[in-house]
Amino acid sequence: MSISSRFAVGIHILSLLEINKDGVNTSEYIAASVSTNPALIRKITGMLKNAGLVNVRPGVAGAGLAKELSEITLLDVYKSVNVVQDKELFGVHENPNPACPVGRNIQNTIGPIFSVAELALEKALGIVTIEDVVKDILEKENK
Amino acid sequence: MSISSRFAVGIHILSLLEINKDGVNTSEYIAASVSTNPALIRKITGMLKNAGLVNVRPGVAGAGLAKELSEITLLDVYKSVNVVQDKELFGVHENPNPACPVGRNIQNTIGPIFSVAELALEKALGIVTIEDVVKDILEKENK
DNA sequence: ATTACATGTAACAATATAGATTACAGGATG
DNA sequence: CATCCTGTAATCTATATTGTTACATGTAAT
Repeated sequence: MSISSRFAVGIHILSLLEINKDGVNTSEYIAASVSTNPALIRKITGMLKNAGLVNVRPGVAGAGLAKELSEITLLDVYKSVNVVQDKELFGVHENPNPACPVGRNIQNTIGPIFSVAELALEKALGIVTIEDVVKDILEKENK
Repeated sequence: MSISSRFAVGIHILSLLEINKDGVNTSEYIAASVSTNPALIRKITGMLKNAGLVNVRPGVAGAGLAKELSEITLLDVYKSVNVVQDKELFGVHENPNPACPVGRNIQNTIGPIFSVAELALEKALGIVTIEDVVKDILEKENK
């Protein structure tokens, strides 16, 4: 099991919008960089738009960033592309036996624990911005 | 997307082995508490056994804990049940375009970032033990 | 030894989700 | 109005999870 690559693709898209900001970033162009099809790019770009991260309009070729590079964290992207429903990173079995002391309490016991772990993950993602990603890419390019 | 409930079921099993340590914990009995079928329980119990967390023998009814309660962390369980391959919590798109500055660097750039986030998650799981879980269950019972 | 019962494991179906692909309606611009 | 692009839905394939059944293997008691 892995978290959907929509998250990684979202980061890819935003980085590309910055690095190719002087070009026209059509879904076809982006798809060629990601190595997928334009429809998927339009879908993900739409999610990023709903989150206020990119500007893109029906009928008009090209997308662009809607916020400063340094103001977009990976957590923003993560939340945008709906790879994990809120508080549902960890799956929990349904209908444990209410006649058993463990069965009737397990969900309420592990729920908060899972939340803490999930928040730790999100905190780590919240520290990194697209600016960091772009800088790292450009740094790797100049070697 | 959610991480397989095998993880939650594994925690359930270990907690039950402790709380019902004076009984005979057959796969059928455990399955009734979890509300699933015995075959799945035997599969997960087998994983926990491979990780050295439980004792269980072919032909002999009942399983038991192989380590002290306080020495089993949720991270141990998490690793045992193979819900996430190592370093693969986050899926990354394959074959990005090597002719594009972003495409040829994105994997190496986000890989380490994803690792940090994954380690943050694992660290949070490593802090909690089955003893903590059992105590919480019993505490909830006594209310 | 034979019987009874439990575990280990494989096979199969059912379900859910991701991703690829195709198609087309709707919007924008020259 | 002709063209191009985005938005979106439908379909298909592949994969993973979970449920279910079946059976070989192992253990212990009679």
